[in-house]
Amino acid sequence: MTENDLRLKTAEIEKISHLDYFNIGISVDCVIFGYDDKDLKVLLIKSDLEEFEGLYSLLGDLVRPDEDLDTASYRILKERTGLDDVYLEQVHSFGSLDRHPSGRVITVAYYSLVDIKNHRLRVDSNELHWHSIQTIKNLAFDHKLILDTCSARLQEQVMDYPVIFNLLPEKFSLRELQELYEAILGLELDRRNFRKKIALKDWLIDTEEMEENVPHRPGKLHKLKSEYKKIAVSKQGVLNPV
Amino acid sequence: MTENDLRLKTAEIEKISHLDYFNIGISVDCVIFGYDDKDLKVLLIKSDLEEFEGLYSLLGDLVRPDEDLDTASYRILKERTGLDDVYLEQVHSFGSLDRHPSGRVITVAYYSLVDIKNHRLRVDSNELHWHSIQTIKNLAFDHKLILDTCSARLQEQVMDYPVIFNLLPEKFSLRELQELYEAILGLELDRRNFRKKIALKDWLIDTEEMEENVPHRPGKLHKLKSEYKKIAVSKQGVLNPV
DNA sequence: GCAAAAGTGTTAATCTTACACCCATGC
DNA sequence: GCATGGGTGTAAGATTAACACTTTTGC
Repeated sequence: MTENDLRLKTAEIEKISHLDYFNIGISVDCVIFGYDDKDLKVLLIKSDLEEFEGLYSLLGDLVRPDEDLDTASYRILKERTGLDDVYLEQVHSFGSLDRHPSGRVITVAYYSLVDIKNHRLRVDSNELHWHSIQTIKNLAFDHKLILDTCSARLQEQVMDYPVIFNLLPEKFSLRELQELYEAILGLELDRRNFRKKIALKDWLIDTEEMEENVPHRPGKLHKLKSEYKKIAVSKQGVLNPV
Repeated sequence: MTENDLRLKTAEIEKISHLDYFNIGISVDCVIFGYDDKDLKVLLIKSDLEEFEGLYSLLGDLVRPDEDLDTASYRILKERTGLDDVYLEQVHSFGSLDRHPSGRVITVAYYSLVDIKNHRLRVDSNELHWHSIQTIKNLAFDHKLILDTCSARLQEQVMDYPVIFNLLPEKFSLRELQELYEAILGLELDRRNFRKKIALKDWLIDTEEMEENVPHRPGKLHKLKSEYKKIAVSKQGVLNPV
């Protein structure tokens, strides 16, 4: 069930009928970022609303009466990607009167970082597809605005917090990491300065392994120190300062 | 009408009855910061809920079906303080299942910066009072968490964006400005370095006036350049980068 | 004249940027 | 042996931090 689909099951309506003076819908929308082919991508679904014929939208759903916001976005992510150990962070809420053609729906936007190559990820089914951030001109609802807001937030956080490792496989080379930074920041980085800066942050462990199957000299593989993994998402368990 | 008061007028229920499958309440809460007596303060009201006997809460209200989130928080601010030209910024949304004792209410938190001394501000009536941030141990609902989240956001923004001038009268001395920074950041700053840094940002105009009625050598009065005033609040009109 | 804050520069330390060469591997 | 990226250090420039004395005013 997506934000596009406003029906709620009868049982759920019963359970919350004592609150019938509450009449604004609330949803979460997830900007699910992935990284592949040296390109930052976002997971989109074809909109099934007439109003948005031919447009794609973010993955979202109404918040259920018995789940909190973080739980709702985790649920969407789990349902859509099969992953349940991903990075998720609330970014901003959007509540324009006309943002949803079927009625008043306020949405809380999250961004999420997943490893596209992760074998547990089942995406090809459904109508889900990864889209290059660069090429996205227009989305259903106000989802382009939401995407841009989340992209900006990601850019702000990327140099200060060890978040983007969630976009990479567990072990990666420094070249891969640098290319990812470049894709997110939209600029080229000096290799020596980049490596110095990363070394200074002390986020990584040098595994003793080397890249394989590269058509050039293989680089060392690194991984994120375990204390930086799975940084908490909610304000109850606030983002780790590093 | 505050978040504490969940009743909606009948006319409003009628208008939105076609959305009766939406059953979660949505409110906004405003962390209204002020500055007085070298101390950062927040505007609170005594909670009228039994559950929170003796506790204070932030100013908030349910979002009306015909207003967007920014409008709702402006309305609350206007109603409560009489001011309508204040700085307002959305910070985070909170949606724990048990955060409101009367039912499911998700709230969008804003912070706001106002000049306490502004003569238009009528606060003494009602049960509104300014409380020193330092001394607040516990608030109704999850409002202490909301306050802490907004204080942290304010701290993050204060050195990068010209926001805190909204806490000061139009004309102020550099000493007053430095004391305000110190109150927000919770640390002492070197006067010479502070003045150098502020000069570098080029936010201020040197009025030709001097402080009056100070028991020491008067300082020059400065004011914020007009292009930095009233920085926009919503994601539709995003925060000015400076 | 004393108390209080205004106003103002220099130096050292740190961080950031720019930049070039040899090395290991696959083909 | 050639193409590709791996791996490494240094010097100049920019930013930040530490620090003290003279001046102006109110009382």
